[in-house]
Amino acid sequence: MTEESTRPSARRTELLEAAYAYALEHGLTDLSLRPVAAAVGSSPRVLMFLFGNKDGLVRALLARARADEVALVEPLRDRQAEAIGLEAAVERVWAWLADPKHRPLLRLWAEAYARSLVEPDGAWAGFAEATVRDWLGVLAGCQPENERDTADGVARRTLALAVLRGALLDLLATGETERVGAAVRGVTGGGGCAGPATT
Amino acid sequence: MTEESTRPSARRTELLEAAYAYALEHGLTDLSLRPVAAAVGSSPRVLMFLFGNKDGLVRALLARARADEVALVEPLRDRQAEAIGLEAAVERVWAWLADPKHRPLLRLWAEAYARSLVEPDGAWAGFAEATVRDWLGVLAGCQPENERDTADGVARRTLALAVLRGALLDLLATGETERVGAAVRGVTGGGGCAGPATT
DNA sequence: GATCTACTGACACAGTCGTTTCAGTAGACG
DNA sequence: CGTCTACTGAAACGACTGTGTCAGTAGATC
Repeated sequence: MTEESTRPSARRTELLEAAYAYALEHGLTDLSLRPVAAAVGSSPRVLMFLFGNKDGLVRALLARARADEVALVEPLRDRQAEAIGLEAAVERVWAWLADPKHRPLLRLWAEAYARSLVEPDGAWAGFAEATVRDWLGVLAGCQPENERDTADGVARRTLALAVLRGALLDLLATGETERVGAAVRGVTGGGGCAGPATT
Repeated sequence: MTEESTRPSARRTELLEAAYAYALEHGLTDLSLRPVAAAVGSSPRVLMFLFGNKDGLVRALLARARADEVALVEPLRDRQAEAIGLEAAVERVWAWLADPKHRPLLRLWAEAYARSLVEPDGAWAGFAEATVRDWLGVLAGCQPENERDTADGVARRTLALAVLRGALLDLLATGETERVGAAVRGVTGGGGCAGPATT
């Protein structure tokens, strides 16, 4: 049997987990097989065998990162999600995004997002657009049903997503949790009418 | 004289301009001297001579990209900027961001931003944080003076920046100008109270 | 003409990249 | 025992990387 496609196996997931930890620290952009192989206690030969390709490894790492995202999304999807409302959903998601524990993952996310914008082929293909669709879907599930399909409803959740991501970009660059958090809180109902208003 | 630091010269800016056009198309991440030299009709030797370094070239390209940004910022800074107000400023900036002509530049911006988050040393150092400060400063200049220094004022312009950047990320990934534009318009006063509200 | 500056071409260096080839080893199963 | 599967080590391939070395050339200035 040729070693073409990736295969699920105990050893594979074990090495993937170790490589994921490495990627969270060093990023995905200039990832190369020899260093990661050394870091996970293996060899380039084995990575090629288990993942078929360097692209295969990167794809697996992206999928692994996505699994961490799903762990966040799940509690919003389940239960009576529509009872939550967009505001509460934004607040919950922001609490997760602002947690310093999740910063490496979010840096990785930003890296993958930007990369997939610049180089729309290869392992990164469609990553950015896929996450937009994902999150818009989740946020839609938090809206009341009568709003969900209106043009206004679409605009509202698009805006909610934009606020979360823009705030995330700010936080990742400056680390100023309070200032950015106050901005997000301001849009979720911190005090009356939201948005940047004129006086 | 040693060829250590970069030098201003006619030939240098000429090649920089050509390299900038190349970078807008191909991105900065996997930029390498030989391809860009071939694209601009030169040689790696000359690029080394004029920019001292590959890092020097990248730094020059980032600075060049920033010059394009300044061209946007300038009209907001000049004149009676404080008379504009945050809402109007957001609308103006968004019109610029949404212009398909500027998309290559904005992709480049996203790339540089993410990269500087992952690899805070080298040519990319501080790029992300610097742009946050820049823009917050510009937006502060658009706020009325009595609001500018209040905690609420800081939160408002932080939010405005977040909306713009989050919307930009969405737009770059999906290209859906209408949906994203409607979201931004919703926060600037498109219709009553902004922000994602519950019903 | 001599000299100096700005720029350039050709080429080599050492290193890293992804990938391949060949040759294994350990364990399960017949 | 033999055989099959899963995994691994060592070494090499050609391509590409940033950078350095040496030798130029065109034009201005004295």
